[in-house]
Amino acid sequence: MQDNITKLFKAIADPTRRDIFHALVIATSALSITQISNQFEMSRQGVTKHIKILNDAGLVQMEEQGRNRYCFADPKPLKEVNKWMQFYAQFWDDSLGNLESYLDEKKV
Amino acid sequence: MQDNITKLFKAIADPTRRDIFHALVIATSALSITQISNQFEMSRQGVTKHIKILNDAGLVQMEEQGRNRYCFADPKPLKEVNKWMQFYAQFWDDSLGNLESYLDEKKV
DNA sequence: TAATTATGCAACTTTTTAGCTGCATATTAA
DNA sequence: TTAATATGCAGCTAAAAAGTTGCATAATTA
Repeated sequence: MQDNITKLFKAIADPTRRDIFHALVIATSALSITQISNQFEMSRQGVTKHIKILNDAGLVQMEEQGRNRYCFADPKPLKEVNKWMQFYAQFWDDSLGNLESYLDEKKV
Repeated sequence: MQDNITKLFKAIADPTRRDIFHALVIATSALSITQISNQFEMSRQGVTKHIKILNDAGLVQMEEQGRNRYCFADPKPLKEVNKWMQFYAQFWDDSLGNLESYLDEKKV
């Protein structure tokens, strides 16, 4: 199986899933599968699959109520992504220059 | 074609590509394709494909020198990913509680 | 010049992903 | 109780992704 961080990255790598996630984050209430599907020009089952992937990544949680399954966003796992990025953030501003200078030094 | 942010997310969604990117970031000099390939149990062409995807996403830059093609990491595009995440960061700590309360309010 | 090295390009296979339709089932409303 | 609604599950297709091998070519080194 894939590790959690890879699941997370893959979950947000798909534009439709980012849209679904966004819709849930800004929603003023939890939304049922059908309510979410209505916002997308895609079959309910297609949307359901995306939600399942988001759920596996921990970005969407669900609660069943009768025949409805309400979904809501949980952005917490994105902290992991943020952590991953923070390491590289230290290279954002000067890295290219540094690395290019490595190149120059290197020219064997 | 895919938009830039999707290219970026997809580029870092693959564990091998994250490893290649990481190797380039921490390298003390730019590395040739062969040098990079030697660090992975994968064919050179496989690695080349990954590098091409990283390059399309802007995360890896290259400079040709004779028969060698030196690669170096450019973490700058990750700023875009960071920007995407900052929007959701505001929901990190209390979001789940809030959304669950929405759920409670909602129960029709 | 001849051999070696670094690379790109093309073609191919396998696996994964994104999406669909159809059907069954449980819950709710008329 | 009958009809409508919300959903899950299974199976299918098509496209994208990950990886391979083989061959050609340009640059170095012996």
